[in-house]
Amino acid sequence: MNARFQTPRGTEDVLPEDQPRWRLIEAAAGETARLFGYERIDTPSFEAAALFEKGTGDTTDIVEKEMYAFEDRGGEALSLTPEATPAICRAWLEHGMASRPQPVRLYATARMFRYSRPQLGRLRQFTQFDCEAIGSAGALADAELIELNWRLYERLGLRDLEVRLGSIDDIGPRRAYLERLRAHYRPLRERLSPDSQRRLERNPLRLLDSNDERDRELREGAPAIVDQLSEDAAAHFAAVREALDAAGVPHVVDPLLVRGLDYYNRTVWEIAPTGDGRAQSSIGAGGRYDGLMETLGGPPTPAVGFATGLERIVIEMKRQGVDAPAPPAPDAFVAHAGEGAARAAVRAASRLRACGIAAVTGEAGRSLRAQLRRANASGARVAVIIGAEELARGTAAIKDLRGDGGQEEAPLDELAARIAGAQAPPAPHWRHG
RNA sequence: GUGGGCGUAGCGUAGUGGUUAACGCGUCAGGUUGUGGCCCUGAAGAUCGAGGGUUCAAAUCCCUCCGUCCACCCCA
Repeated sequence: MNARFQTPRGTEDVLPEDQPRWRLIEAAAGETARLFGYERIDTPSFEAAALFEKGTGDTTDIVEKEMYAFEDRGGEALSLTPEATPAICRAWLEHGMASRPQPVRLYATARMFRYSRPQLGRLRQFTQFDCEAIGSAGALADAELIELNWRLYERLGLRDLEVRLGSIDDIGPRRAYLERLRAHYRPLRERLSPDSQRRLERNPLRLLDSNDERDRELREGAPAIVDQLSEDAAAHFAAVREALDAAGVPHVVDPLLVRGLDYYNRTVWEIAPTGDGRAQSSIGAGGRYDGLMETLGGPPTPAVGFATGLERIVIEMKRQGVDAPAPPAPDAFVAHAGEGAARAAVRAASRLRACGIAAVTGEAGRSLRAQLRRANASGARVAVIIGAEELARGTAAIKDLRGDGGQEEAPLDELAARIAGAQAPPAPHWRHG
């Protein structure tokens, strides 16, 4: 078994038994997006590496140590997409979407790639549903995205989730705040955890949500950013909360909420199961990023968006016992035995399918009994049996697998009509032009 | 990137130094000269994650690697 291939570390196969959940989530995501007026966009699986170095921020962990960056054979510096937002902004710029009605509302469902140590709900290749409203500075846009994110989970039947909301102000005021924060901690530096000593200069916001006992004690008296917002950011934050109340989306303000990406300003949020202590339990998160478009060389353009991980949604659905409907079983199972019967079976199955009846054929060479066992296990409504006798008469036996197993004989060219019985006539799937 | 737990047929498990590694589910076949479900019988399927070491003897003890899970870090 050692020589066998396996999925690369941090990747997974989505097997047929998990597909119904995935399809349900994708459909729910698309439908929720539609209800809010978001249009789908697909961007490539790789982009110029510099897009993320600039956009995501070259001091973030994502860029510093998690990017699948490589040079292609022509020497282009590329990277597999670690997150969707910069890619969608790039598309907005590249296709002149500034001249579309603003804001431009876009969504995408795509694979993302980050080289990190795998854990439950954290893979190296994972799938995100991502929504962005580009070109709107208003608080209503923030609330709209949060509501969209929330309604998706609601639609999927997820319960016991919580919207945690915060604001990290605009760049200028935040700098001033960070200085005040550093001023609080500098005298205590020696007593901080080693991680936090590093964070002090680099990313002081992180000091506040550290889980280390030592850091928690020293947090006493540290200023919280949501309490010291600039006038504009405070008004914006209040307006977001008001709009959420109007929409009926419950939320709690989390003064310690911090997002890791450089480009966020003002509103940030995450949605996670209530009381789940797992580190990577948040299933969706987003924020406003008014400075990103400029960073990427575009005109100043306010924007807000979020991403949610499909793998994490699947985990949460399983945890909560939320199932998805299985795809319907085939309608008919065509069993056959004897010389020439295989040919008739292929033809019969083919005709049934042309009438919209899902038909599966039995394995040639297997006993009728084996084939009927298969038929039963497949969940098919009826078995069509073609043996030497039927073949000679140009007929087939139709056996009811749901009831007591009664059967009737029908001419081969009447099979579809007999089997269709009460079921609705098939819709045409295609049409010649 | 740091620290720790775990890794036995497709899946779930038993076996913790000593004969051909066991059981359940699943798969395949038979019990009906052409008829499913339940039941019965049988078969296939595992170099016990990989490599190395200790030992007369290793699934079992040790080391390395791989994978996975957990806690950090970070994040969807």
